[in-house]
Amino acid sequence: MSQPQTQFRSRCSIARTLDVLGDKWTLLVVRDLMWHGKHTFQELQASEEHIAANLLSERLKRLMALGLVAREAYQDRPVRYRYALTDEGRSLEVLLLQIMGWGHAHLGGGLFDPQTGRTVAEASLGGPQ
Amino acid sequence: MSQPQTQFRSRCSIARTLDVLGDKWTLLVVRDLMWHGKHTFQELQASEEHIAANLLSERLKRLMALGLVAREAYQDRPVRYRYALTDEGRSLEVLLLQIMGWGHAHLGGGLFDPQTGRTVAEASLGGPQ
DNA sequence: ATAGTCACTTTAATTTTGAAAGTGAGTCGC
DNA sequence: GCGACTCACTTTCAAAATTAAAGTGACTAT
Repeated sequence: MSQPQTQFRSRCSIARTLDVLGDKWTLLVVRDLMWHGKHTFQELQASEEHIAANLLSERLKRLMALGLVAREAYQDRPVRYRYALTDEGRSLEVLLLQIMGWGHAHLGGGLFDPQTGRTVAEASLGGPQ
Repeated sequence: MSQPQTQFRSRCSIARTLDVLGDKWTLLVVRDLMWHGKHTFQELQASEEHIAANLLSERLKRLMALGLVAREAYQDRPVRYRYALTDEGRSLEVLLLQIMGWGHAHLGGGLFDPQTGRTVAEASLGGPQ
């Protein structure tokens, strides 16, 4: 039981990161925990993109298994949890900023400023030029 | 036919980037085009991670539709193509470097130096600590 | 008691993926 | 000319992931 449980496709760091974060939802959950003050299951589920409950549940489990997210009960009877990034989870911020920058420059998405908590540039309506 | 053909889930730049690049294979194709001198269908298919031919075909189409990759025939009868990143495609290098850095630090993957074309740090065998 | 909240889990249809085999246009060896 | 081979895909089909919706269990509020 003390063996590493995660098997990777290859030794490549990019492939390993994609094994773990390479889907359409995981980083959006991280984004909401990181910048948008969403910490309960309900808040995370209510984001703009509307992740399905089963996927959110599964993604939170994965992120917890990876040590990127931790939860604590904020209430007993019934138990309710608050999810938060760990220090390791917070290390994803640079990655998120880079992805946001690229999406802004190339796909016309909005630009959020974590310092002020405000959207600095509006998204364009269409897709890429 | 001049309408933007890509529909995004939301205005968020991160969500848009994930709409387009958020899967387990696309960025590996970009990696191979960017750094590993793989430019034919066959070379791309033969990478360490063994992408299936149908997925490679579909991913190349998507990357071309996005203007990140272009191909040119390097031979007629039969026509054979060489795929290469466009300038816009090359703009993904910083992203790739960031992802590699994170995967190295947190998942024990290898570190590749694009300047020298060499692996600077070996991957560890197991998963994350 | 009845309705509502929250954090999920279950179910079932649809979509995506993955592995393998197949296709078409040609080249090579003999 | 014939069979074997290469390359760049496409097709097929089973398995896995996603989606939307409904259901569950433990409570709280009226």
